[in-house]
Amino acid sequence: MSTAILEAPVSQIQNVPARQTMNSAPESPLKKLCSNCHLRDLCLPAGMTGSDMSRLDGLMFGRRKVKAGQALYHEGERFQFIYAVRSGTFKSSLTLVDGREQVSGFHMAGEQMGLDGVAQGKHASSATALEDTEVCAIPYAHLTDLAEGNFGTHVVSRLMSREIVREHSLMLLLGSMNAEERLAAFLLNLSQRLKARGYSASEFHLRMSRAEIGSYLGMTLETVSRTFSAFQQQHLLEVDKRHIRIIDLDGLTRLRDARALRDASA
Amino acid sequence: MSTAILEAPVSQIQNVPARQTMNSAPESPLKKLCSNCHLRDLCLPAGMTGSDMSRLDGLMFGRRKVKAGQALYHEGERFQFIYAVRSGTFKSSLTLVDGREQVSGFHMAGEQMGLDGVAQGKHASSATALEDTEVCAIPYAHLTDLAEGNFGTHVVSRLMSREIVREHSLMLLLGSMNAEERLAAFLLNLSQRLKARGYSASEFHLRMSRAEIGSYLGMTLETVSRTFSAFQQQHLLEVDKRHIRIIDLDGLTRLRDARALRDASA
DNA sequence: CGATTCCTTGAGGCATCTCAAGGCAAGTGG
DNA sequence: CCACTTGCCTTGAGATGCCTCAAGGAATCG
Repeated sequence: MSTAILEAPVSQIQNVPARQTMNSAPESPLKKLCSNCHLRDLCLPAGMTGSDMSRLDGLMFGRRKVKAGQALYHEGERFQFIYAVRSGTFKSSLTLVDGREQVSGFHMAGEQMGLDGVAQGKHASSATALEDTEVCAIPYAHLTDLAEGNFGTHVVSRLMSREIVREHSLMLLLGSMNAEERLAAFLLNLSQRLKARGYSASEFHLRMSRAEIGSYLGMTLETVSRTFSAFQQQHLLEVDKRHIRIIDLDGLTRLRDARALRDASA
Repeated sequence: MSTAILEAPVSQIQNVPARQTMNSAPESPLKKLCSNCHLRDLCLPAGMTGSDMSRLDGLMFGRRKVKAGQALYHEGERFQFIYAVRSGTFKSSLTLVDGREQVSGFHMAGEQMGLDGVAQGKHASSATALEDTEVCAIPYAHLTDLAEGNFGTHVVSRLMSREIVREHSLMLLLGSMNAEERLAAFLLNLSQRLKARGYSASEFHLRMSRAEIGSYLGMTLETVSRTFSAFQQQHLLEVDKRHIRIIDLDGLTRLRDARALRDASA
């Protein structure tokens, strides 16, 4: 069974906030300012003015490390924090009635998780670290309490709206693309996000398994694997297990958009 | 060509707010209070306390009628309003590169549209009336300006989070259900929403075409049609064009959950 | 070293798509 | 008032893309 990791006791996973509050120094190493963060242009503070930025700094978010395979939060757990990824990669997933998991997203540095919990006050999905990670825990209540003027509103709302738009495009992918188009779209999306973070856009290491990619893209792990092989044969990629080198970015892009362009000319 | 309607000039569609401001009476028939609205338990004010409710009443949202086939807003248009459906049915859709449309949702009385516009300040999808409709136009800026305490934040955020959760379940449907399960899920969802609005849960009229259902559910219109026929043969439904009568609600529910239950026992 | 996990590849089957034809209802014009 | 068009739906037949089942290899771990 591969579920052992998912069943790690909640108490063990959630003991980190306590540790933070025990740090006596007012400016603990675990609480840092957004304005100093190397992710400030990608994360919450993106596009913020000076006054909003200092307000954000006033919140002093706590940090928390999550080891590979451990959960940051579980579906159904009480919603208190929004999390911003500092380092490493997470997956979000839902557990279906039958126990299978459906992956609903992958999250890397500067991206936020947990926004789906606002509606019900409980997390609607689980977040699991795919490698050793660090996050900022942002108390949702602080963010809303801080809604003098329209600071908090805008931060949260913009993040959420972005999430809605992201899910739109995933629906689009699931609803109207075939296996090759889906995997191409996935890889191009990864590539672009890595590039925005200063990593190579053409060569990277996948943090997730074929099964997780398949779940996310709505196909079986075998089809993911076969499609990787097909891309390799078409000289679009070099694939070695989870190491990916994009050889023909344009070709991959054309492939992703192939159906659209073909149909448009019809 | 069937696109004539979609190409109706924007200016024509958007002249209603002007009409509203020309009504001189402070309590114009086009501006009504949320607290009096027959949809108050389903719409924005759902679950609100007295003070929040009166704050909401202070906003006095304008109304606007949209005829069948006309757009309420278009993808890319400047985002100013959130809309709450008062009567009738809308579809939300994205236009793909090739001109095809991808339907991303259907909206009925008490439901909100337009939240995907917050992220970019532009609408990320279009909303088109499937029959003659009426909406409340809620200026987004008013909602956020009004964020003293945490009133506005909560309203908008809860709506958005709900939207995220809704899209989760659609992704799940698109990623892991077959044609019969998808259509069953769709019909059961409609049935439930109609019931919540005081209509019959077992007999209703579809406002959308087979093609629109297919686009929403990620299948072709032919498969939608065939699946309707199959349901009829299984004595789950009676189908006459767009008129649907659910004969066996439990059977339909079992069918929707079939895969999950089967796999769970495995 | 055996057990386990993850990945790849093959073969066959099936669900869904594609293409095509025809029916029905409503609207339109002669 | 009838012929014709148009939009929407249904159904069939054939093609195909993806899934399922199965086997085996490679890397990792205790």
